[in-house]
Amino acid sequence: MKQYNPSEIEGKWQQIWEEKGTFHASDDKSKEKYYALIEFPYPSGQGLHVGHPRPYTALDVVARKRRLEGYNVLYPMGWDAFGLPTENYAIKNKIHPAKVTEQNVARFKKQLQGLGMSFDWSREVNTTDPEYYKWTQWIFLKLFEKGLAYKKEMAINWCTSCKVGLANEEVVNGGCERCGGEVVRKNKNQWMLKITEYAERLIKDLDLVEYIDRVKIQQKNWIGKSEGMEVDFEITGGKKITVYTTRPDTLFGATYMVMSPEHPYIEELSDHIKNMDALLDYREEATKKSEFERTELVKDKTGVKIEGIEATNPVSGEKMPIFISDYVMMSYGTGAIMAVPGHDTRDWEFAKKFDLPIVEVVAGGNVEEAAYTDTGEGKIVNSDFLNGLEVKEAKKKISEWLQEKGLGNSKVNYKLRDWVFSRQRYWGEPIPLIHCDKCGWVPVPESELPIVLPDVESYEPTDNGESPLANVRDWVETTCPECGGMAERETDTMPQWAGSSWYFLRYTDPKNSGELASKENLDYWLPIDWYNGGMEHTTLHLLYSRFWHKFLYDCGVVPTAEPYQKRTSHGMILGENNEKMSKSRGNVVNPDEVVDEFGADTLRLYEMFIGDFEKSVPWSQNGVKGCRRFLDRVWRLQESLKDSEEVTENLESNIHKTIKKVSEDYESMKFNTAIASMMSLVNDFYDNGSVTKGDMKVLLALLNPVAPHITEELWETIGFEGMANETSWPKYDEGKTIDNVVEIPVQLNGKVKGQIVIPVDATADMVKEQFRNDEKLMSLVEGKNVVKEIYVPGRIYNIVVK
RNA sequence: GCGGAUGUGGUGGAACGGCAGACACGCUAUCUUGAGGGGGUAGUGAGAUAAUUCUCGUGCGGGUUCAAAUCCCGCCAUCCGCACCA
Repeated sequence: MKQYNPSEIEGKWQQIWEEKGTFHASDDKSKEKYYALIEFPYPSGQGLHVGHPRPYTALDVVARKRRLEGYNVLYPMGWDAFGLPTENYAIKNKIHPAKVTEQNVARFKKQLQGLGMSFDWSREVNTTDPEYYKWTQWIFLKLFEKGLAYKKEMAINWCTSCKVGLANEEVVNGGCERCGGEVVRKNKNQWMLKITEYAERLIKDLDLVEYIDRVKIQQKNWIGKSEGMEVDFEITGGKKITVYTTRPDTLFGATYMVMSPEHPYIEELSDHIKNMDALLDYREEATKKSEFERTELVKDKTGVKIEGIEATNPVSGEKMPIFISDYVMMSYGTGAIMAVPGHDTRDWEFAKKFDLPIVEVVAGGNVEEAAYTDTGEGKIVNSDFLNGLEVKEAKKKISEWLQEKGLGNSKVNYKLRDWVFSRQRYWGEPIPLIHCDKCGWVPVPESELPIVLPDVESYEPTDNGESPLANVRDWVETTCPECGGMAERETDTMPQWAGSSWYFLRYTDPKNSGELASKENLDYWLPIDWYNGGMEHTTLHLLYSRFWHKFLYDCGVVPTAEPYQKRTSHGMILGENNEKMSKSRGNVVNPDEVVDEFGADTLRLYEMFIGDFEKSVPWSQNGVKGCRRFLDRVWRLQESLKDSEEVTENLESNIHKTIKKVSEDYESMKFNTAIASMMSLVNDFYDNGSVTKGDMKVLLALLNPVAPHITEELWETIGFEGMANETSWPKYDEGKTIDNVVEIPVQLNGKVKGQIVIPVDATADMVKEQFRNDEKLMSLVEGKNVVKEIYVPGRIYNIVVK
């Protein structure tokens, strides 16, 4: 027998699969399809990281299992290659980002191929390919056409010394990551997408799909639907301030108002306001903070009272002071709130700091100690006609009252905000619009797509914050498609999210030049049956792509309302020191090294065995060794191989149990326990002293999805017909997985005192009988008063004594 | 701060209302003509005990139950996301 030498056999099988096109999805639509998808990677300069193969192997296991079950499987791969790091690298090293991308993609691809992933490489896509982003631009034009793209002034991070817009990530402790200079919020006209128009459907349609619970919950909370009221407050000067509240029942407890520092009323009321300077100073300070910082530093509330104006509580008629404070956001609700310090924690903290009155309007707490926010119990007090009502009833009554008087209206609000779609960057899809002084924003005619990124000298943004494209005058200057007059192209590019919002559609028909994908292919392949990705993509990528999909559904382009039927999520792989792997921490493990030393099958096996798939887990080199040891043991089973095609009798029950366990565990992502049960089976094989071909055939089929190379090799060596990837998934006989006789624990007051052996379907009487015949067990209850006996069939027998 | 999650031996984990620690790693002993990450066997939660056996043990504090790692309430700690990183 030869020694197990992965470097020899893995290359061999990878080549055979490649030559035979083993994993190409078929265009034969008569077969049942299965579409498995993992998030395509950003091809970074660092190459593959051991975190990448975790989800890839997991769905590779599913894809390979499905093929053995007879499905036509699509398991594709591509590159999400636009983005900031590539652009920054290009700027620094004066290399075209396309070149950088090409190199990185080549490296990633080589690494992935060495892992034996069953990707259909004939369908590879790349978001930076003009033939691909042609369709990204096309989708944008549809959005524009339907009125879902609009321009709006938005604040961006602006480095005052580099004079560039910065990503949030590039802002470190309020300073610029590159130069340490001051970062301010600067308003810029940006393209926005109206994702909020789909907010309701994005919540509701979660009922149509099988996402793991925490993904659904996180999406719902991110969209943040709340039902409340908009209420008008009269203020000095005859104007009205409209506030949004989810607690109209507490209206009598409103003792002051707070507006966002950016609220336009501050200008509009300047005639009445006596402390404009202080307000504007405060606004400027607030401008420097991001929204995150504004909500984060919540413990120490700041604000300024607006002198000269006051509001009137519409129900009590009381006069109320008005403040500005940065804990109120212009982007949520109406940018102004009624403050009810007795029943809102933030308002309470603010009121304590500014020594404002706190009125209790819901009984049940102590509003001097803390805000009482419980809405379950407690009756309304100090509220005139609402007194004595429950919160729920009071809400209803006050809202009817306000609507009757024309003082307020029911309103549904969402925390979700529209999507800022513009980037002042080079390495992204150009936004295919032309601005004409006469005709306004005009879409580029479809026939002119793609608008290809022009070559530029430098990839840095311009001094005034425009994208580098703004410097390419002969590209910018064009004619208006509508009136033929002089016009200019939009120089903003799209965010990286654009290309990743629809890539899964392209895989179904990646070379189509006339449509983003053919109708027949979309009809056949959609929806994606199983999509796995990181939890960190739950609120952005996953939501954005659902939004685009729904939009395309409305346009009649795609056949399903939802893109993904099932969504799961993997945990991160940490360094051996339990910290996140990063270059600076020096704890990065390169999969290439693992493959060189132990083989790709060992890496795959370890990635699946390492722990609970959904949890983050530290890497362990010793753990890798253990997995290699297991594969060595599987390899050496050849030594004790018997020629029989029959399954060994002693092993039969265990083999059926293992088939069942592995089949179920692969489906529910419990890869670690699936592997543990195969390890146990192999231990049994050794204990038995020999195995038959029949035993081996089952083991190899079960193990094939995780360790495809070694199983192909053994399949061939042993002389089974065809290839391991062509066999069919083993079936088990339920009857053979059930033991006739079981040993169950006997408990005394819940503590295990012994065991009895009974037939699996024994009755309670038979168990008692058995118990009485056991002297040792009987001695436990001697002289004691038996209060109760509990027998759970096949599980436990518990005696309660006093 | 808001939203989501996690906490079990020396380590990764298993069990998810019914024998806590499956399966691995590590370690200890031992065998194999053993020389530097080879293979086999036995042991391995902690404390007591000569063994039999007993007691304690799933972040902390309460509760429900015949029975709790698992369900409920309250803490603590850690991780992820927070809209221009991907």
